[in-house]
Amino acid sequence: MVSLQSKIQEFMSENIRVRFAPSPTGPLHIGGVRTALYNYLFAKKAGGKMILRIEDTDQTRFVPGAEQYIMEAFKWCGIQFDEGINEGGKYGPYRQSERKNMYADYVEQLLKSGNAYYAFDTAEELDTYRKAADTDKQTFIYNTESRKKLHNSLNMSEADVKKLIADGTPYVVRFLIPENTSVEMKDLIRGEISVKSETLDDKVLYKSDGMPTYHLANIVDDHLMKITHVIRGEEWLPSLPLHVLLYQAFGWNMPQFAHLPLLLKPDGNGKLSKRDGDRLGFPVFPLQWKDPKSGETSSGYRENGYYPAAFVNMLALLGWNPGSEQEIFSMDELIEAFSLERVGKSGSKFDPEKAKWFNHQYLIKKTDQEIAEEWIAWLKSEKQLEITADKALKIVGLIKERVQFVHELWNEAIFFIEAPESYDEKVVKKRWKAESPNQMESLAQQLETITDFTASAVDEKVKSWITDNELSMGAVMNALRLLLVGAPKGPHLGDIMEVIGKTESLSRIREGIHALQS
RNA sequence: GCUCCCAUCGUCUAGUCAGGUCAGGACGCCAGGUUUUCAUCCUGGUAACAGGGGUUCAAAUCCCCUUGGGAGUACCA
Repeated sequence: MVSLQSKIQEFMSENIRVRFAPSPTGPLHIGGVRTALYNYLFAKKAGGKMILRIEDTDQTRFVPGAEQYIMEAFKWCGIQFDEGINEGGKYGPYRQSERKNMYADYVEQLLKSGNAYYAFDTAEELDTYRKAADTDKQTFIYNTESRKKLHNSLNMSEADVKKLIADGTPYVVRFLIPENTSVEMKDLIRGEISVKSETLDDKVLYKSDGMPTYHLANIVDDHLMKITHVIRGEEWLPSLPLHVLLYQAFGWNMPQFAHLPLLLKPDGNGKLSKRDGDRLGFPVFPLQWKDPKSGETSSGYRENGYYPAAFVNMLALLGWNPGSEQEIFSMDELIEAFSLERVGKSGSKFDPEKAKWFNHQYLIKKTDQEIAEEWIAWLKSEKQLEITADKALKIVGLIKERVQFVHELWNEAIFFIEAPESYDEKVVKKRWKAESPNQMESLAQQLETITDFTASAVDEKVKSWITDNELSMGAVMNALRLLLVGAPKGPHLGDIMEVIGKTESLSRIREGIHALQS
């Protein structure tokens, strides 16, 4: 039995439509990934649709490869779009440059209804006004007051306007902010917001190159694509009044808005930027990116060894919390738990340490088998080294707890693969005594008698030898570790010897004795 | 400067909307325990309601001011 109420709810939620609308000007910042993630979680939870729209209205900022980067990044993260430049959909095209001719009609509509006007001020002129205002510690804004003295259709006869346009004079179309009103807005995260219209400026809607600006294209497309919820970064909050006014001018229903708090630098203040990553040594991009112009490479979470699930999990908890003490969430669990009400209002400083911790959690959750396979692949590509699956499995089982990333296994496992090339001086000083060479040789002879060289057999032999000779465990084991490992680290010695085998163990002991003699 | 937003441990945060548990958890850090070393692990500890005023029997929680922080202020998104 399905109740009417749940049917209504189902009907409503099927119509939930959200979009992520990046500009293809470079790699996607992790803040952008988080915004997309929240959109995705919100949509999936509601059974709605997630749309990818490319906002490429600024032809001068186009960066080759950026679009591909964005899609690859989301694929890696496990964020799937229902509609977009790749997926298609009945509200396309999903690239604004391909919608170019659709915007002119809407501009015309605004012009006719008196909500917009032509402006002929050149970029240079405006620049001069801004600079002049700046020296007076003022801000130049194109608004109620200043527009009366500027070069626009509000101050001209219709005939003059027509002539200028006919002559090919470059112009833009500006939105006419209404005078003396208060714009009332509602944000799902912040609540009611109110702004006086005279503090707003007459933003350009249509550029002289025939392309719409973000503001116009965004409203038109969100309307045409039937977007129900606009979830975007807080940097857009100051333009919300304009957008609200635009919807009103068109006479359209507004989507609901949610402005997400920003991701901040780990230290100091300010928005997280690419520079911070370089400076503090952590990636700010999901994937590695090579700038086609400068050739400069920026590191990515994927290339740094993060698991996509760990990355997504970490990002989700930065600004949102489930209200419980659970910290590890699969994508499905995130979808289930997510709600906009539990998104915080204040910015979050990004903590690289916690990011690593998340990866560690995901790593130790995997089976030894899975990690071993990843490590074998890593060894092959990074070290041109092949080891058997059996050996890799054993090593991984012994040391996985100590690493946060697969690539870190190497440092913890090198002694399983190579004999020590040097011996830690501090340990030599503390643990290598005059009697050590004879003791170790005697122990080696004992180990030589073991036929089945397993960890337990080795342990047993070593222990009985220590007891028989009335020696201390600490002194013997540490000296032995010095010969086998070369440093005061690593797992249980019996395990190490089993993995490297009898021949190698004995050879290391004897070579070590020899090396430490001189 | 102006407009808007925000404010709990070093960091992420619970608690704020419907005032009333020693302000809870996690990361980090420190100490102890386990161990043949290191790491893990276990136990414990460190540490916060920005300040001031109000309202109230009672304020982290509601109101105001101050301070601090952030964003925006383009023919960029």
